[in-house]
Amino acid sequence: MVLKKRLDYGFNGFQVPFVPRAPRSARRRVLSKTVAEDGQAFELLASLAGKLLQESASSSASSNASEGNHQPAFDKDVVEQERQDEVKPLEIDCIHQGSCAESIFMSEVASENTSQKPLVKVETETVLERTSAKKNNLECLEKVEPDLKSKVCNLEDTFGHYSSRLAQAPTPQDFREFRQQEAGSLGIGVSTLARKYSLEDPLALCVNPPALVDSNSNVKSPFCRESIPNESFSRHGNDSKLGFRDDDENFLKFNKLSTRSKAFRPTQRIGHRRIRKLLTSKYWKAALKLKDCELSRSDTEVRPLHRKRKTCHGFERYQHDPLLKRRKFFDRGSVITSDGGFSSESVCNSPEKGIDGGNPGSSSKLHVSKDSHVKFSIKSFKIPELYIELPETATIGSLKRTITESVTAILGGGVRIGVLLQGKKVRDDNGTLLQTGISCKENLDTLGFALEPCSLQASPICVGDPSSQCATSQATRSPRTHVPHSGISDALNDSSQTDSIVDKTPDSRALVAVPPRSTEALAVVPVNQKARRSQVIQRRTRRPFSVSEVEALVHAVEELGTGRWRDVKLRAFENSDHRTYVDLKDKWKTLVHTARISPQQRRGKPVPQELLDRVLAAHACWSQHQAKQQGGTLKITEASVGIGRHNGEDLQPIAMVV
DNA sequence: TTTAGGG
DNA sequence: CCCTAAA
Repeated sequence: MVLKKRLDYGFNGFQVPFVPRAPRSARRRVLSKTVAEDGQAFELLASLAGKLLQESASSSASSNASEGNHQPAFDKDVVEQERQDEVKPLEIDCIHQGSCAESIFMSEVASENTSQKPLVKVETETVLERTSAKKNNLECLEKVEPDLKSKVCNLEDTFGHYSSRLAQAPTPQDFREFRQQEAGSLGIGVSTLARKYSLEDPLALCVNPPALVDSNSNVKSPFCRESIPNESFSRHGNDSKLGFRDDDENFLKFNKLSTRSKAFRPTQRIGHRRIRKLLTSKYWKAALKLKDCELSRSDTEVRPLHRKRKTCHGFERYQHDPLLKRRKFFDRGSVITSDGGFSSESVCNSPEKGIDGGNPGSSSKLHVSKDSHVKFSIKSFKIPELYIELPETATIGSLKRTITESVTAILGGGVRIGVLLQGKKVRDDNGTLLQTGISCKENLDTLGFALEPCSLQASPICVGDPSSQCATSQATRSPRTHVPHSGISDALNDSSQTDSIVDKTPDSRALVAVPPRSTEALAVVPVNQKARRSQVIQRRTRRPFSVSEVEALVHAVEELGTGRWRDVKLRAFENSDHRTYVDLKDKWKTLVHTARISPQQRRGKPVPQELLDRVLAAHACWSQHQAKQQGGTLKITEASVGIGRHNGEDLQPIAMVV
């Protein structure tokens, strides 16, 4: 194909080939993605998680009022310390929200001075709940540190300017010049102009820009404190700015293997992270208490899945869908629970004593009713241990984030339910309860359930009956259902959820809890998993373009035109893995639209009028350009001859129509 | 895979 | 942002 392209561009000058497109045929409107069948235990878990989110969200609302007053288990000093000297503005996790932090403690943090990377063992007791506190970091920040946020914004702007200066972004006058040249029909290509504004040494941006090293500022770039592979840095500075938002992203960026679109698929990311997480998971222990009345409650609105454009749709989905699924789940009558409480308190305070001691599984009760139905009361699930390795210099925030990612990675990868009877795993999925001995009250206290990672990497057992195995894959069946709010899904999307499971470093301990699958399972599982894996695709988190990003985009389009999004991507967003060329194209589309409507009609964070003007100018210019091309005769300016792909990527061929 | 457009 | 026809 390279050859073909070369022909396209090389022959007959460097004209951009115009390819008339056939009219888009009417597309089949296929109902996309059948909603997964219900049933399976994971739905139960998912619904519980959703419940946790709800509870936690509401409780956080109240706790927000007294900012900084509730930091139950976390050492306040530590937290304060972090806030003071380690501030990563948008990552200040809402420590005031929820009680998630309560159960997270570090046991071995400062144990070895010599160890550069102390092993942090994390009790994951309520780690599920942790997900809730990550909600909308921005909003959270706003509440907690309003000043800080404004500082960040200022920094962004400052930095944006700085970077644009570095990049010698054309001013509106410059682009007018560009247009005049074209309008003048003098045959002067824009190549020279393009060359003039071609980006300078990208490394320049890695040097601490003034704003970042301002000693008076609380905000420091976490990246400039360390040696950073310079070449990875963006040329446009927009990424630098993004670095403020999400250092995970940058960690990825600096270590990424691929810059291509493939990397955009979260599930395909096997990241090489700076933070190595060791997940030596046994079981997940999530204290859960189920309740009939809760599960069948109808006072909560249940909405069908539909896309909500605004207002943190992710969270909303997450809020509602578990209920939906929960209902489906129980409508099927797969599981009957006995009475029990289900609330955030019951979850948090569930003592769990004695469970860790002997019974490896969850605590559960078992009732046998007269009609030979076995009722389960699942108080808790055992959650596998998480081993997380972080450098000493890692922040508490990053620790939390890491834990969150680990947990969500496992959740995202799928969770199975393990059944343990008398401490032994029950592997025969085909056996009946009666046969297994779960129907006798004698086994009351020895029955346990465990959450087990069920990702592909975790080599799940999944023995036997396909319908009952891998309940976990429910997570993958209705992907959007279980995507939490933006914060968490950020972690999901951006920080290679899989690498916490698959850590290929030698000293890592992979998930070892789950024994290798039986041969019997081998024949069955792959098919099912493959089928289900296709539905694991999640909607990406919405990530509004920053001003500097828009600037970069406009700049690139001014140079490259509106039909070469891949080049735009490569040039201006190469280091922004989360921006695909489709994204850029889409953004341009909306920019054009935004520029055309009146300012009053515009929503979202305002784009500087100057940029919008440039958008319109460039769009008009290139549209005209295309139209002329379409017209037929095309002349290539002398300026563009010889500058083409043959000479590399830096300067793209720009053909001028006269 | 990339482009182009509709949703 | 997603989806997808077409190239």
